[in-house]
Amino acid sequence: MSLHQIPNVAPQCGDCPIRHRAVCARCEVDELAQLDSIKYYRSFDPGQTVVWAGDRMDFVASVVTGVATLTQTLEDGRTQMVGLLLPSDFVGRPGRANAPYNVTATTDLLMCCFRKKPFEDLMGKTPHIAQRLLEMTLDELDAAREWMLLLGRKTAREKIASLLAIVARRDASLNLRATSGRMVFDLALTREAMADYLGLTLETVSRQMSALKRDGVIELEGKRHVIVPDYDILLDEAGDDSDGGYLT
Amino acid sequence: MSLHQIPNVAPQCGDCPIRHRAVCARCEVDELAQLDSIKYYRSFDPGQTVVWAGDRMDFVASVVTGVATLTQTLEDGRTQMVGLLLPSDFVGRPGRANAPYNVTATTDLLMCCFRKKPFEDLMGKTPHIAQRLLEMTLDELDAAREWMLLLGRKTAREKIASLLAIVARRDASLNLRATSGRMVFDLALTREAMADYLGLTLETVSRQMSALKRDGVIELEGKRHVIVPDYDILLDEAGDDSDGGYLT
DNA sequence: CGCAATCCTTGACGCAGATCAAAGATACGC
DNA sequence: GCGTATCTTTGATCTGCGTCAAGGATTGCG
Repeated sequence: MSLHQIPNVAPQCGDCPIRHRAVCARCEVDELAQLDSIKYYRSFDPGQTVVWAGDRMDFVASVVTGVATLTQTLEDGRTQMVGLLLPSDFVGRPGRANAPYNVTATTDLLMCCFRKKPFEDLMGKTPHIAQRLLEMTLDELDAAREWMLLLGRKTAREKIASLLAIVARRDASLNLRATSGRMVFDLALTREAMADYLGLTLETVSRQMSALKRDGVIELEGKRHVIVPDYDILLDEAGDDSDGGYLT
Repeated sequence: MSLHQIPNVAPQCGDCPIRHRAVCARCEVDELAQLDSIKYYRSFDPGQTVVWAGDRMDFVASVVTGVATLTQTLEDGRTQMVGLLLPSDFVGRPGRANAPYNVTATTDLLMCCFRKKPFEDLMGKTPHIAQRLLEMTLDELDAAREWMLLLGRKTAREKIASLLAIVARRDASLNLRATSGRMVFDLALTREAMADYLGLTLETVSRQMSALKRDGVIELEGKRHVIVPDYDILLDEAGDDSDGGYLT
């Protein structure tokens, strides 16, 4: 099963430059109009926090452009990223008042927000939006559980390869390019953010990136621009039989 | 926020000896009758598999008695447990045909199953059941993400303490006992199963159990019967500021 | 341009937990 | 009661990754 596919069949959501995976997948035009009336845009700078864990969150949103992260921390500062939000990803929990995690922009970030109350009302009136939400939540649950396998059982090298494969795949998907052969993308994460996602230290991330480069699995231009000569080889390094089609 | 609370306000579901967290929380009597008409019971022996990952799964179910696990594996056999199913827990995915994980009984297990198609139909007609499902899925997502923090950032000792705290808490909740002070429960998991849940080896689990015993955090009678003299001390060992109220 | 702030890389070393190995408990069938 | 199978404990050793430390690259700002 391939998760987190971006549906290409949806009409665009009003004037949004992307298709919201969340709400548009099966929207009819009149519903889009209703969504239009409750939406607004917010932009954030790199490093800026969208919401803090525990804070009231009175909107749900889709990422339009940029990258954001969901993180949790222990009291002593150890932190674990539990989700990565790329364009078209949804964030927010209808029916819940407070944010459970920190949401932070790692690049310039534009979000399309919907006021929560009216959004919930719309959900109540249009069952397939509610159903779409359930589907999305199940996707995220699958993604989280795949990530548990990665965190619990994969080696550092496999973890890095898995992350690169996922980002490469998502990037290709967004730009309607093939997910095979040579792939090129920008990795909008610092080594530290990668480490927090993978349950490693930034030094280990750096070393394994160097190792993958030395072994010809990837090439690097600068720190963040990644070239994957052969996606299948990368998948193989990820130690995963699935095609790595999970995320959030 | 405390997750996976068992609602004590629900009417019982037909003749089930437990209250199904999934479907009963807000059920009205006539809906219970409808549920009654599509339900049936299945029992499993320890070690028996309920469904294999990838197999068609034409029911959803609640655990009535016993314990089951959800596991994922890599090709080379490394396995990671991604969920633990205790009495009242729900398993199954409305709207999805196949099981994403292996579901295996670890004790004698009794499940109350609902045929999926009629269950989905009922969901479609009773919005609050759909909403309940979304809530449950969000709970599971929270649990999975808490577990990501554990897998990525906690030490072996903290992992063990976290697991014990969770099981103790759930056990107390099921038996309507307090979650504080002295607590006693049976741990229906082998050392290996614990290891698979925590991303450790069974030897490390055994050693850390011995260490917690030596340090007076727990007492053991036999291998599986656990006595926690002081729950707060255990929580402290778990390195967690929350009260550990997550699971699945 | 020079300086400071970030971010990244690399090396040396140590340790938590994995691996390998052996033996002790416990339960069950005959 | 004895033999066998399963589960658990404990010890010895190894190793992948963390920790500590130093220095390089890049960017932005005076």
